[in-house]
Amino acid sequence: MTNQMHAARQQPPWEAMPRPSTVEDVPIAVDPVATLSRHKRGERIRMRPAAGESSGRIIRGAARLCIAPSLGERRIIDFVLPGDFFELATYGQAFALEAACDDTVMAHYRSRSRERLAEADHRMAEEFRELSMATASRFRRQILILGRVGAIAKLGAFLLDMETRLAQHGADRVVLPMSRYDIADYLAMSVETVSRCITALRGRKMITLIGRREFRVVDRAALEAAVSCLN
Amino acid sequence: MTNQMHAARQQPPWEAMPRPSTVEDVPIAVDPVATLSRHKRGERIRMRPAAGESSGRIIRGAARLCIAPSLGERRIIDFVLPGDFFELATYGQAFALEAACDDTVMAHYRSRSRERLAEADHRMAEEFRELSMATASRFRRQILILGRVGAIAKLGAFLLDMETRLAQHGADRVVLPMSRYDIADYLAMSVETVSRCITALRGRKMITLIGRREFRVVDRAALEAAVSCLN
DNA sequence: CGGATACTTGAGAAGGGTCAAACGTAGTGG
DNA sequence: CCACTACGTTTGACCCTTCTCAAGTATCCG
Repeated sequence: MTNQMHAARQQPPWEAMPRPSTVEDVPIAVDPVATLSRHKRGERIRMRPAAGESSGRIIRGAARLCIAPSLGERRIIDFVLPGDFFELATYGQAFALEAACDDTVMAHYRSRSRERLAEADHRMAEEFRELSMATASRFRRQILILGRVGAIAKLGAFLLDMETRLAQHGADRVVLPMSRYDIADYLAMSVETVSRCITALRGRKMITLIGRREFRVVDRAALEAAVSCLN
Repeated sequence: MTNQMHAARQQPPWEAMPRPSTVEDVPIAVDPVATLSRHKRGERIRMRPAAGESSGRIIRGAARLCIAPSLGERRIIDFVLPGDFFELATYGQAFALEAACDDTVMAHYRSRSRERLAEADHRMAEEFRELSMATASRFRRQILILGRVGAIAKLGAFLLDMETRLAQHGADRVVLPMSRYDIADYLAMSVETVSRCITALRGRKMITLIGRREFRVVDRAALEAAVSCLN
């Protein structure tokens, strides 16, 4: 369904983009429906409602949705991962979308084009409905994660969620696109606790780490038990 | 906009319902568009997708959205308050809607009627869009509440949210429709901490209590400061 | 009046935050 | 190429917040 939006393209357009080059914040026109933009870590991803662009989708990398930093507090309320849909209207203007890692690519869609597509093709309209649903589902899951008591339960739930959302076909290894600080902000806990919990999960042989950002779930039953556990 | 759905009715239909009587779980037909159901505290509110009913709205009282109690854990992931829209499809089947207090009334809408309405009247379609938005907004606010660190910040944010959502025209007193236990489940903290925090907020003269369930914000600036505080 | 439920308050224990330091890695400039 | 720096990550020590257990009070309902 991701591919349907770029139908009739053998090579995805973002693959053609130069990887190790300077970053252009200005979207590049590649399609009558979507424009792409590349961002490096920490860079703000701006939508251009003036240009009719009101929604988008992450193609590569990851984006974090932050509240505007008031009083020094920084809060991440959502991670937008490859394939996830992002609708500007779902959020107020008090939020900012930022690239969570280098080489993040986002496709921007024009609302008028979308509406025209939806009107012309009922299947398209249905897909857009499903995308909105998927966004709601993401919210729900985050509430379930945040609602857990105990740092290990929260982090375990987060890792399981990431595994589900970042799953590549067949591969059981997951590369986290965000830093420990981002995870800490997202889960409303301190970086140190995040680090300690990862160490604890590794010590209990529930996960293994490859490098710093890559992990693998080795004892799913135990991990799910730790997540469900109230303590 | 609530009234528009029951247009051309002087007396709201739920006012005509007998207040202190036995509870009937089976919805009562009162309108070609909506049927009403009354529930007492703790009772499950069932939608009837088989009858084409897939969405509803709380008219009086309050409902809590719980996850199915697995392994003894009970979790409330949302409160649906008067005026709030509830769409069955937004949630999986692992969730249950329950009345949070006695005399809770819900209006059930048939999806087919809704679609017909939306097709016939563009303004209606727009309103339904806004309702979906409002649901998303609810999720966002809950994430912001849950993401706060510190029990007082969480509870303060919750009370401010309740004040906004339950505000009657002009009245500054707010009657909480749910128990401390429900609040505790919702905020992922213990009942005792909820109670202590309310006492603390009262001691700091930020709120006053009338009875057990009714409160009033007397020092909004201080309360908002306590909510924003990271500690 | 008695029982059940909801709420409050207290004391002790544990979990997580804060402060601090060390380590690894990447990027920079000489 | 190698310091040098900046940043992300990990670990330790200590203390504060919150949970748990427990008891007491209040309120509602039979």
